[in-house]
Amino acid sequence: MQTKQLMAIYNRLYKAFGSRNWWPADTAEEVIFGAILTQSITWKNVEQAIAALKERRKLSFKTVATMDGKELAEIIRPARFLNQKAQALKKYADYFGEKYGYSIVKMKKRELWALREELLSLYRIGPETADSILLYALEKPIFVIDVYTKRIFSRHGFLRMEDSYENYQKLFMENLPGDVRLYNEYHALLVHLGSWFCKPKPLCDTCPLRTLKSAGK
DNA sequence: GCCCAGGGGGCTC
DNA sequence: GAGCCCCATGGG
Repeated sequence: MQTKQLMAIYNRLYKAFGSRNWWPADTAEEVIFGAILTQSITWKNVEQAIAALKERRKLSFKTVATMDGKELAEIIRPARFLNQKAQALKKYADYFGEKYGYSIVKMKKRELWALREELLSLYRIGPETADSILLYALEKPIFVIDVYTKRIFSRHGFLRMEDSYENYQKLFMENLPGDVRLYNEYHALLVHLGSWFCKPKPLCDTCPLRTLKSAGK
């Protein structure tokens, strides 16, 4: 039952917005930088921070590992919470170097849930950041939940806003096939919808989902 | 000047 | 486990 509803929403969003071509990055490493930097800020700020790193040729975890934390923080200043995010990038760089020799290929060989546990143990990598890295950088079949997903699916009656990350993730993963392409596109479409229509003050009168029946239940 | 953005950690009870 | 505060930039 919920499978049908979830696919109906997906199809409607895809029809309205088309493929989002996520994640907006040139390399897997750049995806991971972005996943950490985007915590609680808009993508425009992340773009500025990524551009500043690129300009200085610092967009590499091997480089970040040996950098001074203060210098790194200054470069990523537009990304807000700069000191915490600089430390998060450095901690990730240490882990990535020690455990995988800075090799995405090696890292991808590890099993999804074992990898997720590793990521969650790192400083300032919580469920959303870990899952973004797993799905968009390592191409593992895991569904990313964010505040937009919660807003959209609570307003349509699937779960409550205050329900846990895990419950939202189960809603998708237990009712959809474990398909990397589908999970990639679905989350990207939800972010697109969320950032235009499903703000705290929603624009429901022009939302592509406005004529859908509520999930009720 | 105000509000808010693609989180997560640390603390209290 | 819930409820709060902290972090501290930039765009609308």
